[in-house]
Amino acid sequence: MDGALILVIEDETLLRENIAEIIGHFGFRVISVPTGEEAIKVMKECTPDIIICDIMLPEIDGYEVFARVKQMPKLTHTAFIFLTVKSTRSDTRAGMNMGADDYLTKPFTKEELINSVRARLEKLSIMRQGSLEKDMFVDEAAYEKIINLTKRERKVLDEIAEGYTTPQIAKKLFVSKKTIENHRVNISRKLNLTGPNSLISFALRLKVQNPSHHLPEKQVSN
Amino acid sequence: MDGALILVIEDETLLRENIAEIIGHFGFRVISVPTGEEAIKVMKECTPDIIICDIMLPEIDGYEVFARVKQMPKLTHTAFIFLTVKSTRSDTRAGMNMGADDYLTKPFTKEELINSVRARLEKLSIMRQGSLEKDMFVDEAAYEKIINLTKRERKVLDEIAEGYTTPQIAKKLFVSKKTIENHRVNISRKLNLTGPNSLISFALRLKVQNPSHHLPEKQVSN
DNA sequence: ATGAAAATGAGTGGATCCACTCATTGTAAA
DNA sequence: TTTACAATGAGTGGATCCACTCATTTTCAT
Repeated sequence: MDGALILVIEDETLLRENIAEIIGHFGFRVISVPTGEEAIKVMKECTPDIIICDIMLPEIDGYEVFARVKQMPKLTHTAFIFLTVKSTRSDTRAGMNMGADDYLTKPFTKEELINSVRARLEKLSIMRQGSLEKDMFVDEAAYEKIINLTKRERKVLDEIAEGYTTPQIAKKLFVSKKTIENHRVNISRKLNLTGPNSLISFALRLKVQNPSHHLPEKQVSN
Repeated sequence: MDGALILVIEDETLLRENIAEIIGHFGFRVISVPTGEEAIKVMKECTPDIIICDIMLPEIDGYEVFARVKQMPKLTHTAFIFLTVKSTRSDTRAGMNMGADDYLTKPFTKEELINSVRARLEKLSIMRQGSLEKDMFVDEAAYEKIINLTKRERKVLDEIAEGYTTPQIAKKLFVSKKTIENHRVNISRKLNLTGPNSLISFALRLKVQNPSHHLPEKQVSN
Protein backbone atom coordinates (compact mmCIF):
# COMPACT_ATOMS: atom_id res chain seq x y z
CA MET A 1 0.00 0.00 0.00
CA ASP A 2 2.84 2.40 -0.64
CA GLY A 3 1.69 4.31 -3.66
CA ALA A 4 -1.85 4.52 -2.39
CA LEU A 5 -4.06 7.06 -4.12
CA ILE A 6 -5.96 9.51 -1.94
CA LEU A 7 -8.66 11.88 -3.12
CA VAL A 8 -9.21 15.03 -1.03
CA ILE A 9 -12.37 17.09 -1.41
CA GLU A 10 -12.21 20.40 0.46
CA ASP A 11 -13.33 23.82 -0.72
CA GLU A 12 -11.15 25.98 1.53
CA THR A 13 -8.05 26.48 -0.56
CA LEU A 14 -5.52 26.85 2.23
CA LEU A 15 -6.74 23.81 4.12
CA ARG A 16 -6.92 21.74 0.93
CA GLU A 17 -3.34 22.51 0.01
CA ASN A 18 -2.27 21.88 3.58
CA ILE A 19 -3.88 18.44 3.62
CA ALA A 20 -2.41 17.54 0.25
CA GLU A 21 1.04 18.60 1.44
CA ILE A 22 0.81 16.52 4.62
CA ILE A 23 -0.38 13.40 2.83
CA GLY A 24 2.05 13.80 -0.02
CA HIS A 25 4.89 14.18 2.45
CA PHE A 26 4.20 10.67 3.72
CA GLY A 27 4.62 9.11 0.31
CA PHE A 28 1.02 8.83 -0.88
CA ARG A 29 -0.30 10.08 -4.18
CA VAL A 30 -2.84 12.83 -3.75
CA ILE A 31 -5.52 14.36 -5.93
CA SER A 32 -7.25 17.35 -4.33
CA VAL A 33 -10.33 19.11 -5.66
CA PRO A 34 -12.50 21.92 -4.26
CA THR A 35 -15.97 20.71 -5.30
CA GLY A 36 -18.14 17.62 -5.40
CA GLU A 37 -18.59 17.92 -9.16
CA GLU A 38 -14.87 17.69 -9.80
CA ALA A 39 -14.57 14.84 -7.30
CA ILE A 40 -17.13 12.82 -9.21
CA LYS A 41 -15.27 13.42 -12.45
CA VAL A 42 -12.06 12.21 -10.85
CA MET A 43 -13.74 9.11 -9.42
CA LYS A 44 -14.92 8.13 -12.88
CA GLU A 45 -11.38 8.31 -14.22
CA CYS A 46 -9.44 6.60 -11.45
CA THR A 47 -10.00 4.50 -8.34
CA PRO A 48 -8.78 6.12 -5.12
CA ASP A 49 -7.95 3.94 -2.14
CA ILE A 50 -9.20 6.60 0.25
CA ILE A 51 -11.54 9.55 -0.16
CA ILE A 52 -11.29 12.36 2.39
CA CYS A 53 -14.27 14.65 2.07
CA ASP A 54 -15.58 17.77 3.73
CA ILE A 55 -19.33 17.97 4.29
CA MET A 56 -20.09 21.59 3.62
CA LEU A 57 -19.32 22.05 -0.05
CA PRO A 58 -20.96 24.32 -2.64
CA GLU A 59 -23.62 22.71 -4.84
CA ILE A 60 -23.03 19.00 -4.16
CA ASP A 61 -22.29 18.50 -0.45
CA GLY A 62 -20.26 15.73 1.22
CA TYR A 63 -23.28 13.54 1.97
CA GLU A 64 -24.22 13.60 -1.69
CA VAL A 65 -20.67 12.78 -2.73
CA PHE A 66 -20.68 9.77 -0.43
CA ALA A 67 -24.02 8.64 -1.80
CA ARG A 68 -22.53 8.72 -5.30
CA VAL A 69 -19.51 6.74 -4.10
CA LYS A 70 -21.73 4.02 -2.71
CA GLN A 71 -23.40 3.67 -6.10
CA MET A 72 -20.11 3.04 -7.90
CA PRO A 73 -19.21 -0.67 -7.74
CA LYS A 74 -15.53 -0.11 -8.37
CA LEU A 75 -15.33 1.95 -5.19
CA THR A 76 -16.71 -0.69 -2.83
CA HIS A 77 -13.22 -1.18 -1.47
CA THR A 78 -12.48 2.52 -1.14
CA ALA A 79 -12.41 3.95 2.39
CA PHE A 80 -14.41 7.14 2.94
CA ILE A 81 -13.42 9.63 5.64
CA PHE A 82 -15.48 12.69 6.54
CA LEU A 83 -13.41 15.69 7.58
CA THR A 84 -15.64 18.47 8.79
CA VAL A 85 -16.35 21.20 11.29
CA LYS A 86 -19.70 19.57 12.09
CA SER A 87 -18.70 18.00 15.40
CA THR A 88 -21.82 17.33 17.45
CA ARG A 89 -22.61 13.80 18.42
CA SER A 90 -25.56 13.63 16.07
CA ASP A 91 -23.35 14.90 13.25
CA THR A 92 -20.76 12.20 13.77
CA ARG A 93 -23.37 9.50 14.18
CA ALA A 94 -25.09 10.61 10.98
CA GLY A 95 -21.84 10.38 9.07
CA MET A 96 -20.85 7.00 10.46
CA ASN A 97 -24.35 5.62 9.99
CA MET A 98 -24.16 6.44 6.31
CA GLY A 99 -21.33 3.94 6.20
CA ALA A 100 -18.28 6.20 6.47
CA ASP A 101 -15.08 4.55 7.65
CA ASP A 102 -13.96 7.42 9.85
CA TYR A 103 -15.10 10.87 10.91
CA LEU A 104 -12.54 13.56 11.71
CA THR A 105 -13.60 16.92 13.11
CA LYS A 106 -11.86 20.26 12.62
CA PRO A 107 -9.58 21.44 13.93
CA PHE A 108 -7.39 18.38 13.57
CA THR A 109 -3.69 17.76 13.95
CA LYS A 110 -1.33 16.43 11.34
CA GLU A 111 -0.95 13.26 13.39
CA GLU A 112 -4.67 12.66 13.61
CA LEU A 113 -5.01 12.93 9.86
CA ILE A 114 -2.09 10.75 8.92
CA ASN A 115 -2.92 8.14 11.55
CA SER A 116 -6.46 7.91 10.29
CA VAL A 117 -5.22 7.46 6.73
CA ARG A 118 -2.76 4.80 7.82
CA ALA A 119 -5.36 2.89 9.82
CA ARG A 120 -7.73 2.77 6.85
CA LEU A 121 -4.99 1.73 4.45
CA GLU A 122 -3.90 -1.03 6.77
CA LYS A 123 -7.45 -2.29 7.06
CA LEU A 124 -7.94 -2.16 3.29
CA SER A 125 -4.72 -4.04 2.78
CA ILE A 126 -5.77 -6.77 5.18
CA MET A 127 -9.21 -7.12 3.64
CA ARG A 128 -7.97 -7.12 0.07
CA GLN A 129 -5.08 -9.52 0.55
CA GLY A 130 -6.51 -11.81 3.17
CA SER A 131 -9.74 -12.64 1.45
CA LEU A 132 -9.03 -16.30 1.09
CA GLU A 133 -6.64 -16.80 4.00
CA LYS A 134 -5.02 -19.96 5.15
CA ASP A 135 -7.89 -22.38 5.02
CA MET A 136 -7.26 -23.22 1.42
CA PHE A 137 -5.67 -26.41 0.27
CA VAL A 138 -2.79 -24.99 -1.69
CA ASP A 139 0.74 -24.79 -0.39
CA GLU A 140 1.48 -21.25 0.79
CA ALA A 141 5.10 -21.38 -0.30
CA ALA A 142 3.99 -22.03 -3.87
CA TYR A 143 3.57 -18.32 -4.43
CA GLU A 144 7.25 -17.71 -4.10
CA LYS A 145 7.93 -20.51 -6.51
CA ILE A 146 6.05 -18.73 -9.29
CA ILE A 147 9.20 -16.82 -10.06
CA ASN A 148 10.79 -20.12 -11.08
CA LEU A 149 8.30 -20.51 -13.90
CA THR A 150 9.45 -19.74 -17.41
CA LYS A 151 7.76 -17.08 -19.54
CA ARG A 152 5.71 -19.60 -21.44
CA GLU A 153 4.67 -21.38 -18.28
CA ARG A 154 3.54 -18.12 -16.73
CA LYS A 155 1.52 -17.38 -19.83
CA VAL A 156 -0.17 -20.76 -19.65
CA LEU A 157 -0.90 -20.31 -15.95
CA ASP A 158 -2.38 -16.94 -16.76
CA GLU A 159 -4.73 -18.50 -19.31
CA ILE A 160 -5.72 -21.20 -16.83
CA ALA A 161 -6.58 -18.47 -14.34
CA GLU A 162 -8.81 -16.90 -16.97
CA GLY A 163 -10.77 -20.13 -17.05
CA TYR A 164 -9.58 -21.55 -20.36
CA THR A 165 -9.18 -25.31 -20.75
CA THR A 166 -6.23 -27.07 -22.31
CA PRO A 167 -7.62 -27.28 -25.87
CA GLN A 168 -8.74 -23.66 -25.74
CA ILE A 169 -5.33 -22.48 -24.59
CA ALA A 170 -3.69 -24.56 -27.32
CA LYS A 171 -5.77 -22.79 -29.96
CA LYS A 172 -5.08 -19.36 -28.46
CA LEU A 173 -1.32 -19.91 -28.44
CA PHE A 174 -1.16 -21.75 -31.80
CA VAL A 175 0.44 -24.87 -30.37
CA SER A 176 -0.71 -28.44 -29.89
CA LYS A 177 -2.69 -29.71 -26.93
CA LYS A 178 0.25 -31.92 -26.02
CA THR A 179 2.47 -28.91 -25.50
CA ILE A 180 -0.02 -27.28 -23.14
CA GLU A 181 -0.39 -30.54 -21.25
CA ASN A 182 3.35 -30.73 -20.84
CA HIS A 183 3.43 -27.15 -19.59
CA ARG A 184 0.71 -27.95 -17.07
CA VAL A 185 2.65 -30.91 -15.77
CA ASN A 186 5.81 -28.84 -15.47
CA ILE A 187 3.97 -26.03 -13.70
CA SER A 188 2.36 -28.45 -11.27
CA ARG A 189 5.72 -30.03 -10.55
CA LYS A 190 7.39 -26.70 -9.87
CA LEU A 191 4.56 -25.59 -7.58
CA ASN A 192 4.35 -28.91 -5.74
CA LEU A 193 0.72 -29.26 -6.75
CA THR A 194 -0.90 -32.67 -6.98
CA GLY A 195 -4.28 -34.17 -7.72
CA PRO A 196 -7.03 -33.16 -10.12
CA ASN A 197 -8.24 -29.56 -10.10
CA SER A 198 -5.34 -28.42 -7.95
CA LEU A 199 -3.90 -26.34 -10.76
CA ILE A 200 -7.12 -24.59 -11.72
CA SER A 201 -7.79 -23.96 -8.03
CA PHE A 202 -4.38 -22.44 -7.56
CA ALA A 203 -4.71 -20.31 -10.66
CA LEU A 204 -8.08 -18.98 -9.64
CA ARG A 205 -6.86 -18.19 -6.16
CA LEU A 206 -3.97 -16.33 -7.73
CA LYS A 207 -6.34 -14.31 -9.86
CA VAL A 208 -8.41 -13.35 -6.85
CA GLN A 209 -5.41 -12.05 -5.00
CA ASN A 210 -4.04 -10.33 -8.07
CA PRO A 211 -7.11 -9.10 -9.93
CA SER A 212 -6.08 -6.26 -12.23
CA HIS A 213 -2.63 -6.94 -13.62
CA HIS A 214 -2.01 -10.55 -14.49
CA LEU A 215 0.94 -12.55 -13.32
CA PRO A 216 4.25 -11.16 -12.08
CA GLU A 217 6.78 -10.62 -14.88
CA LYS A 218 5.27 -9.67 -18.17
CA GLN A 219 4.35 -12.46 -20.53
CA VAL A 220 5.48 -12.89 -24.11
CA SER A 221 3.73 -10.94 -26.86
CA ASN A 222 1.73 -13.95 -27.99
CA MET B 1 -27.52 -10.19 6.08
CA ASP B 2 -30.61 -11.06 8.06
CA GLY B 3 -29.33 -13.75 10.35
CA ALA B 4 -26.13 -11.84 10.98
CA LEU B 5 -24.17 -12.99 14.01
CA ILE B 6 -23.11 -10.34 16.50
CA LEU B 7 -20.73 -10.88 19.40
CA VAL B 8 -21.09 -8.52 22.37
CA ILE B 9 -18.33 -8.20 24.95
CA GLU B 10 -19.37 -6.18 28.00
CA ASP B 11 -18.68 -6.94 31.64
CA GLU B 12 -21.56 -4.95 33.19
CA THR B 13 -24.32 -7.54 33.39
CA LEU B 14 -27.29 -5.20 33.07
CA LEU B 15 -25.87 -3.34 30.10
CA ARG B 16 -24.82 -6.56 28.39
CA GLU B 17 -28.28 -8.04 28.66
CA ASN B 18 -29.78 -4.78 27.53
CA ILE B 19 -27.62 -4.67 24.43
CA ALA B 20 -28.35 -8.29 23.61
CA GLU B 21 -32.05 -7.65 23.97
CA ILE B 22 -31.99 -4.64 21.66
CA ILE B 23 -29.99 -6.39 18.98
CA GLY B 24 -31.97 -9.59 19.23
CA HIS B 25 -35.19 -7.64 18.91
CA PHE B 26 -34.11 -6.48 15.46
CA GLY B 27 -33.68 -10.00 14.18
CA PHE B 28 -29.96 -10.57 14.60
CA ARG B 29 -28.36 -13.50 16.36
CA VAL B 30 -26.44 -12.44 19.45
CA ILE B 31 -23.76 -14.02 21.58
CA SER B 32 -22.88 -11.94 24.64
CA VAL B 33 -19.99 -12.61 27.00
CA PRO B 34 -18.60 -10.68 29.99
CA THR B 35 -14.85 -11.18 29.47
CA GLY B 36 -12.20 -11.11 26.78
CA GLU B 37 -11.21 -14.69 27.51
CA GLU B 38 -14.68 -15.98 26.75
CA ALA B 39 -14.86 -13.78 23.66
CA ILE B 40 -11.72 -15.34 22.27
CA LYS B 41 -13.12 -18.80 22.87
CA VAL B 42 -16.28 -17.86 20.99
CA MET B 43 -14.31 -16.38 18.10
CA LYS B 44 -12.47 -19.64 17.65
CA GLU B 45 -15.73 -21.55 17.38
CA CYS B 46 -17.73 -19.28 15.13
CA THR B 47 -17.31 -16.27 12.86
CA PRO B 48 -19.27 -13.20 13.95
CA ASP B 49 -20.15 -10.57 11.39
CA ILE B 50 -19.81 -7.82 13.99
CA ILE B 51 -18.00 -7.62 17.31
CA ILE B 52 -19.15 -4.98 19.78
CA CYS B 53 -16.60 -4.61 22.54
CA ASP B 54 -16.16 -2.55 25.68
CA ILE B 55 -12.63 -1.34 26.40
CA MET B 56 -12.43 -1.64 30.15
CA LEU B 57 -12.68 -5.35 30.83
CA PRO B 58 -11.09 -7.44 33.57
CA GLU B 59 -7.85 -9.26 32.63
CA ILE B 60 -7.88 -8.94 28.82
CA ASP B 61 -9.10 -5.45 27.85
CA GLY B 62 -10.83 -4.34 24.66
CA TYR B 63 -7.65 -3.22 22.93
CA GLU B 64 -6.17 -6.64 23.50
CA VAL B 65 -9.30 -8.35 22.21
CA PHE B 66 -9.11 -6.27 19.04
CA ALA B 67 -5.44 -7.12 18.60
CA ARG B 68 -6.36 -10.81 18.78
CA VAL B 69 -9.12 -10.30 16.24
CA LYS B 70 -6.69 -8.72 13.79
CA GLN B 71 -4.48 -11.78 14.06
CA MET B 72 -7.28 -14.17 13.10
CA PRO B 73 -7.47 -14.40 9.29
CA LYS B 74 -11.04 -15.63 9.27
CA LEU B 75 -12.15 -12.41 10.96
CA THR B 76 -10.75 -10.03 8.34
CA HIS B 77 -14.27 -9.37 7.17
CA THR B 78 -15.68 -8.90 10.65
CA ALA B 79 -16.57 -5.35 11.70
CA PHE B 80 -15.29 -4.24 15.10
CA ILE B 81 -17.12 -1.60 17.14
CA PHE B 82 -15.80 -0.15 20.38
CA LEU B 83 -18.50 0.72 22.90
CA THR B 84 -17.02 2.48 25.89
CA VAL B 85 -17.21 5.24 28.45
CA LYS B 86 -13.81 6.51 27.31
CA SER B 87 -15.03 9.47 25.31
CA THR B 88 -12.22 12.00 24.94
CA ARG B 89 -11.00 12.86 21.49
CA SER B 90 -7.72 11.04 22.04
CA ASP B 91 -9.63 7.98 23.21
CA THR B 92 -11.77 7.86 20.09
CA ARG B 93 -8.80 8.55 17.81
CA ALA B 94 -6.82 5.78 19.49
CA GLY B 95 -9.62 3.31 18.92
CA MET B 96 -10.21 4.27 15.30
CA ASN B 97 -6.49 4.34 14.55
CA MET B 98 -6.23 0.76 15.70
CA GLY B 99 -8.52 -0.03 12.80
CA ALA B 100 -11.91 -0.14 14.49
CA ASP B 101 -14.92 0.34 12.23
CA ASP B 102 -16.87 2.49 14.66
CA TYR B 103 -16.55 3.96 18.12
CA LEU B 104 -19.63 4.48 20.26
CA THR B 105 -19.43 6.26 23.61
CA LYS B 106 -21.61 5.70 26.64
CA PRO B 107 -24.25 6.65 27.31
CA PHE B 108 -25.78 5.74 24.00
CA THR B 109 -29.33 5.41 22.76
CA LYS B 110 -30.98 2.36 21.32
CA GLU B 111 -31.11 4.10 17.95
CA GLU B 112 -27.43 4.91 17.93
CA LEU B 113 -26.55 1.30 18.62
CA ILE B 114 -28.84 -0.28 16.09
CA ASN B 115 -28.00 2.29 13.41
CA SER B 116 -24.32 1.65 13.89
CA VAL B 117 -24.87 -2.09 13.57
CA ARG B 118 -26.96 -1.62 10.47
CA ALA B 119 -24.43 0.67 8.82
CA ARG B 120 -21.61 -1.84 9.37
CA LEU B 121 -23.70 -4.75 8.13
CA GLU B 122 -24.64 -2.85 5.01
CA LYS B 123 -21.02 -2.03 4.32
CA LEU B 124 -19.95 -5.63 4.91
CA SER B 125 -22.66 -6.84 2.60
CA ILE B 126 -21.53 -4.51 -0.17
CA MET B 127 -17.88 -5.43 0.21
CA ARG B 128 -18.48 -9.15 0.35
CA GLN B 129 -20.82 -9.32 -2.61
CA GLY B 130 -18.96 -6.99 -4.91
CA SER B 131 -15.53 -8.49 -4.56
CA LEU B 132 -15.04 -9.95 -7.99
CA GLU B 133 -17.73 -8.18 -9.99
CA LYS B 134 -18.22 -8.71 -13.65
CA ASP B 135 -14.86 -9.82 -14.87
CA MET B 136 -15.41 -13.49 -14.25
CA PHE B 137 -16.60 -15.99 -16.78
CA VAL B 138 -19.51 -17.53 -14.96
CA ASP B 139 -23.13 -16.68 -15.65
CA GLU B 140 -24.27 -14.01 -13.21
CA ALA B 141 -27.81 -15.32 -13.03
CA ALA B 142 -26.51 -18.65 -11.74
CA TYR B 143 -26.32 -17.27 -8.25
CA GLU B 144 -30.04 -16.91 -8.01
CA LYS B 145 -30.44 -20.46 -9.22
CA ILE B 146 -28.59 -21.80 -6.20
CA ILE B 147 -31.82 -21.66 -4.29
CA ASN B 148 -33.17 -24.33 -6.63
CA LEU B 149 -30.58 -26.80 -5.41
CA THR B 150 -31.67 -29.48 -2.98
CA LYS B 151 -30.10 -29.84 0.46
CA ARG B 152 -27.81 -32.63 -0.63
CA GLU B 153 -26.75 -30.77 -3.74
CA ARG B 154 -25.87 -27.71 -1.70
CA LYS B 155 -23.82 -29.87 0.60
CA VAL B 156 -21.93 -31.36 -2.33
CA LEU B 157 -21.35 -27.91 -3.84
CA ASP B 158 -20.06 -26.80 -0.46
CA GLU B 159 -17.54 -29.64 -0.41
CA ILE B 160 -16.46 -28.85 -3.96
CA ALA B 161 -15.84 -25.26 -2.89
CA GLU B 162 -13.63 -26.59 -0.10
CA GLY B 163 -11.49 -28.21 -2.76
CA TYR B 164 -12.48 -31.85 -2.30
CA THR B 165 -12.64 -34.14 -5.31
CA THR B 166 -15.45 -36.55 -6.12
CA PRO B 167 -13.94 -39.63 -4.41
CA GLN B 168 -13.03 -37.58 -1.34
CA ILE B 169 -16.54 -36.19 -1.05
CA ALA B 170 -17.97 -39.68 -1.48
CA LYS B 171 -15.93 -40.91 1.47
CA LYS B 172 -16.86 -37.90 3.61
CA LEU B 173 -20.57 -38.37 3.00
CA PHE B 174 -20.54 -42.20 3.15
CA VAL B 175 -21.99 -42.66 -0.31
CA SER B 176 -20.66 -44.04 -3.57
CA LYS B 177 -18.68 -42.05 -6.12
CA LYS B 178 -21.50 -42.57 -8.57
CA THR B 179 -23.91 -40.68 -6.36
CA ILE B 180 -21.59 -37.70 -6.09
CA GLU B 181 -21.07 -37.75 -9.84
CA ASN B 182 -24.81 -37.69 -10.36
CA HIS B 183 -25.14 -34.79 -7.95
CA ARG B 184 -22.45 -32.90 -9.83
CA VAL B 185 -24.24 -33.40 -13.12
CA ASN B 186 -27.53 -32.26 -11.62
CA ILE B 187 -25.91 -29.20 -10.06
CA SER B 188 -24.23 -28.27 -13.33
CA ARG B 189 -27.49 -28.67 -15.17
CA LYS B 190 -29.40 -26.46 -12.74
CA LEU B 191 -26.71 -23.78 -12.85
CA ASN B 192 -26.37 -23.90 -16.65
CA LEU B 193 -22.70 -24.74 -16.31
CA THR B 194 -20.88 -26.62 -19.02
CA GLY B 195 -17.38 -27.83 -19.80
CA PRO B 196 -14.63 -29.17 -17.58
CA ASN B 197 -13.63 -27.19 -14.52
CA SER B 198 -16.66 -24.95 -14.74
CA LEU B 199 -18.14 -26.40 -11.55
CA ILE B 200 -15.01 -26.10 -9.44
CA SER B 201 -14.53 -22.58 -10.80
CA PHE B 202 -18.04 -21.61 -9.85
CA ALA B 203 -17.74 -23.17 -6.41
CA LEU B 204 -14.48 -21.38 -5.69
CA ARG B 205 -15.89 -18.09 -6.83
CA LEU B 206 -18.82 -18.66 -4.52
CA LYS B 207 -16.52 -19.32 -1.61
CA VAL B 208 -14.65 -16.10 -2.27
CA GLN B 209 -17.80 -14.06 -2.11
CA ASN B 210 -19.09 -15.91 0.92
CA PRO B 211 -16.04 -16.56 3.10
CA SER B 212 -17.28 -17.23 6.61
CA HIS B 213 -20.53 -19.14 6.67
CA HIS B 214 -20.95 -21.66 3.93
CA LEU B 215 -23.80 -21.81 1.47
CA PRO B 216 -27.23 -20.25 1.91
CA GLU B 217 -29.74 -22.49 3.68
CA LYS B 218 -28.22 -24.79 6.26
CA GLN B 219 -27.02 -28.16 5.08
CA VAL B 220 -28.10 -31.55 6.36
CA SER B 221 -26.46 -33.03 9.48
CA ASN B 222 -24.41 -35.51 7.50
C1' DA C 1 29.73 -21.34 -31.83
C1' DT C 2 28.78 -24.46 -28.52
C1' DG C 3 26.17 -25.87 -24.53
C1' DA C 4 22.21 -25.20 -21.47
C1' DA C 5 17.77 -24.23 -21.02
C1' DA C 6 13.29 -23.42 -23.04
C1' DA C 7 9.67 -24.61 -26.11
C1' DT C 8 7.62 -27.77 -28.92
C1' DG C 9 5.49 -32.40 -29.89
C1' DA C 10 4.40 -37.42 -29.21
C1' DG C 11 3.31 -42.03 -26.80
C1' DT C 12 1.14 -44.38 -22.99
C1' DG C 13 -1.67 -45.10 -19.10
C1' DG C 14 -4.69 -44.12 -15.34
C1' DA C 15 -7.84 -41.20 -12.79
C1' DT C 16 -11.29 -37.90 -12.92
C1' DC C 17 -14.87 -35.17 -14.87
C1' DC C 18 -18.97 -34.63 -17.72
C1' DA C 19 -23.17 -36.21 -19.90
C1' DC C 20 -26.55 -39.21 -20.96
C1' DT C 21 -29.91 -43.16 -19.38
C1' DC C 22 -32.09 -46.20 -16.14
C1' DA C 23 -33.56 -48.18 -11.62
C1' DT C 24 -34.54 -48.50 -6.53
C1' DT C 25 -35.66 -46.63 -2.15
C1' DG C 26 -37.17 -43.28 0.97
C1' DT C 27 -39.85 -39.18 2.34
C1' DA C 28 -42.99 -35.70 2.50
C1' DA C 29 -46.85 -33.29 0.93
C1' DA C 30 -51.37 -33.47 -1.79
C1' DT D 1 -52.71 -43.25 0.34
C1' DT D 2 -51.17 -41.95 -3.61
C1' DT D 3 -48.07 -38.80 -6.11
C1' DA D 4 -43.97 -36.16 -6.61
C1' DC D 5 -39.48 -35.53 -5.61
C1' DA D 6 -35.17 -36.38 -3.29
C1' DA D 7 -31.39 -39.47 -2.66
C1' DT D 8 -29.09 -43.35 -3.82
C1' DG D 9 -26.62 -46.43 -7.19
C1' DA D 10 -25.23 -48.42 -11.78
C1' DG D 11 -23.91 -48.62 -16.89
C1' DT D 12 -21.73 -46.45 -20.79
C1' DG D 13 -19.00 -43.33 -23.36
C1' DG D 14 -16.19 -39.44 -24.35
C1' DA D 15 -13.28 -35.59 -23.02
C1' DT D 16 -10.04 -33.83 -20.03
C1' DC D 17 -6.55 -33.89 -16.60
C1' DC D 18 -2.36 -35.82 -14.55
C1' DA D 19 2.02 -38.22 -14.64
C1' DC D 20 5.61 -40.48 -16.63
C1' DT D 21 9.13 -40.92 -20.69
C1' DC D 22 11.33 -39.58 -24.93
C1' DA D 23 12.66 -36.62 -28.94
C1' DT D 24 13.33 -32.36 -31.88
C1' DT D 25 13.90 -27.61 -32.53
C1' DT D 26 14.62 -22.89 -30.97
C1' DT D 27 16.60 -19.44 -28.11
C1' DC D 28 19.95 -17.43 -25.50
C1' DA D 29 24.05 -16.51 -22.98
C1' DT D 30 29.00 -17.67 -22.21
